Amino acid sequence: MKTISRKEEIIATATRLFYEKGYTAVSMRDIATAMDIKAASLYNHIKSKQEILSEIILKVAKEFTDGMVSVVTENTSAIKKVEKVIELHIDITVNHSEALAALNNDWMHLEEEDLEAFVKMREDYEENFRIIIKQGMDAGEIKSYHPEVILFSILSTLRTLYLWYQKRGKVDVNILKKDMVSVLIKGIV
Amino acid sequence: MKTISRKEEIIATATRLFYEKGYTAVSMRDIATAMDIKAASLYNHIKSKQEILSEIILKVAKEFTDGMVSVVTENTSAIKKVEKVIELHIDITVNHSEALAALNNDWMHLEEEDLEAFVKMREDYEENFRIIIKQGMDAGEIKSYHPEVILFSILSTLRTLYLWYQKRGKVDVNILKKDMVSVLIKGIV
DNA sequence: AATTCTAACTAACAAGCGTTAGTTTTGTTA
DNA sequence: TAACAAAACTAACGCTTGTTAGTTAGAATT
Repeated sequence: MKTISRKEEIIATATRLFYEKGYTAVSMRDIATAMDIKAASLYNHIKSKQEILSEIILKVAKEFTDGMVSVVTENTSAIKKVEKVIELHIDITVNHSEALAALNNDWMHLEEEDLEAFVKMREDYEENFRIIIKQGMDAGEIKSYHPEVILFSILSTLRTLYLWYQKRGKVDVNILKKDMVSVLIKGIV
Repeated sequence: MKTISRKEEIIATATRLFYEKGYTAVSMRDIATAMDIKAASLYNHIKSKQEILSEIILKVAKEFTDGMVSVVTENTSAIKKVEKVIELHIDITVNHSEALAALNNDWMHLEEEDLEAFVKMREDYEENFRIIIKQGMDAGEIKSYHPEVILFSILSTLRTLYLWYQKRGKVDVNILKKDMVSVLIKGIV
């Protein structure tokens, strides 16, 4: 039986508060108050505020990295790979929507090795996506626009999905995947 | 001859720092140091830190609102209007890329009337975009996916354009407009 | 030459920050 | 019931925060 530890409760609470106000605007006292304890008590379970941020961000970042690696090494068409990447983002968004706020907006407040690790993961991720798009252009599956425009059009939409997935009535995941794939790949006309 | 006032210099400096680290992570002493003066001297020119944030955000928000109103009242096809909206975003991004960081990430730190005004402008903007898309669906110009998926796919890309316009070698604005319109409207296949 | 304006300065404030040390309460196991 | 571990507590630390008050130096205007 997997019970959730006190540390995980702290991280969950912090994730929600960071989502609402951002890392620097949330104090340790804010997190403690939300849990009905005193700030000092948090330190029985975590090492520092920085550790909370790094656990939130790096855990999700690893999911992206692992997912992307498994997609990029598949032996399928580029378009199929793009579809898989879209589905990967939707799955992670559905499961960790609040953590994505910290990942998108507060990664620059990571320190030293954590910051370096994150930046590297992000660059590798983008590079893998770029490779997929170029593969698709070489194969004639994808139109030859400026690859960066395609890359960031799709990636921007996927990265900010967390902002409206929550409030728009949590539409069914499979319908969402189908529509997103259509809109992002086939356009709207 | 239009010289820039000391107040405008403060806002320009703050805009750059907010872009790099976010509103709450930048102190008045940070802003002052970047201008080679003391923090207290800033208050000869501005009322509060909050005033700086609100000037940065609301000025750009008004540009979006005005631009959208002028597009939505045009007597053209829905697709043409979507094109105009894309071009509007690109123009504003090119001219105010750093201010868009505050608008996107720090609007929740606005207070009272400023916060209310911003939220209202943002909702109205989205609603106008929604109307354009529905008009396009009714006229058979735009495919009948879930309108929200189309709305936020396009809007997400446009809203985060500021993040990569800067580092990707400032590609020519007209080429950027042409490619973005193609990718966002006609898709990538 | 006297006045006003602009824009900087020093010094300080009350409040909040992340964090540590040491102690007490609570619940479980021997 | 005694011992132990988990998790809370109080109190305080040094530092940073946004901001105010009062003053001064130099430039522009009268």
